[in-house]
Amino acid sequence: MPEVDRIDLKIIQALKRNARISNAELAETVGTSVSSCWRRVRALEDSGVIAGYTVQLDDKQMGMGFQAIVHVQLRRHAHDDFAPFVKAMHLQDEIRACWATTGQADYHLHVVCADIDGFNRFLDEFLFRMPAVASAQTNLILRTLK
Amino acid sequence: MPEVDRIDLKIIQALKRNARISNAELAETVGTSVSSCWRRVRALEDSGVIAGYTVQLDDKQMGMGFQAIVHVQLRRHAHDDFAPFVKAMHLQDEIRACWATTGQADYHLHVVCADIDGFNRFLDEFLFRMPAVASAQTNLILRTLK
DNA sequence: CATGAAAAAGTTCACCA
DNA sequence: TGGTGAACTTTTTCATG
Repeated sequence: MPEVDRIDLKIIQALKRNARISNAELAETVGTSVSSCWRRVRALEDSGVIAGYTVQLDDKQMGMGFQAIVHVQLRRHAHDDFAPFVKAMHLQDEIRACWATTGQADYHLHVVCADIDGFNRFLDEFLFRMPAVASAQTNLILRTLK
Repeated sequence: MPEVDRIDLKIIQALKRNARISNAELAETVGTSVSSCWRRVRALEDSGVIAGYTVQLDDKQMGMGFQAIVHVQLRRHAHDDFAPFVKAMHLQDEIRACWATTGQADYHLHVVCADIDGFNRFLDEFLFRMPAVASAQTNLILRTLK
């Protein structure tokens, strides 16, 4: 289990806000020397606590103004159709997150599309064409608080 | 509306995979000159398509092995309690995402805790103590596909 | 007016006290 | 652990198509 202390947590907080901050500025922010800070970041990367760095995109700026939570039920005994379902989840760009869950739905998807027409195409031409999918319910996202 | 062409999309794809790639390598990957690539990244940042850069953390490595989707209903006419609710969503570290949605639930939360005890504390000591919250249902996350 | 090359400023990362 | 500096990267400037 990798040890993560108070300073490591401060480093993580700062990198969450801006992953492209320079090491000198990061050291200043968390109150440690440049060398020590650099070694800590390295250690967090090596231990796997930091899995990587990514870009935050503004979906609206990219013309992706429609979001929804889709609750999906799979067909029982659809074992042969399951692997293609998993693969498709990964390939489909509109699907931002896919979780297997307890409860009424087997899967919760976070879906991002250009508009309601795009979402309609996503359902008709992709989701309901998957042999593994039995049914799905949609909750539109009105506002993203976080 | 900012123009985003094929090369911009390639840049975005590459930065999604690794936001800390050097500009020279990025230019090589997308097949353009270093200067041109740098100006494109700048333009994507300035236009707001790129909102920022962040770190991807491995929750399990950090001892956060429990995840759930929580469906929250607010009390009607709880107008005075709403602003504190929004603020609390932002402050609470366990809450990774919070969406206002249509349907039975008013809000969908993605929650990450250490274990089921931590989640129990999250519900008892935080969520059910919010005056704005009327009720909540939980779906445990069994597996994250994406 | 956009592009690329190249100089100037700043950053990373291995090494040593 | 903290400081130093060579290698590398970013960002500005300038000449060219």
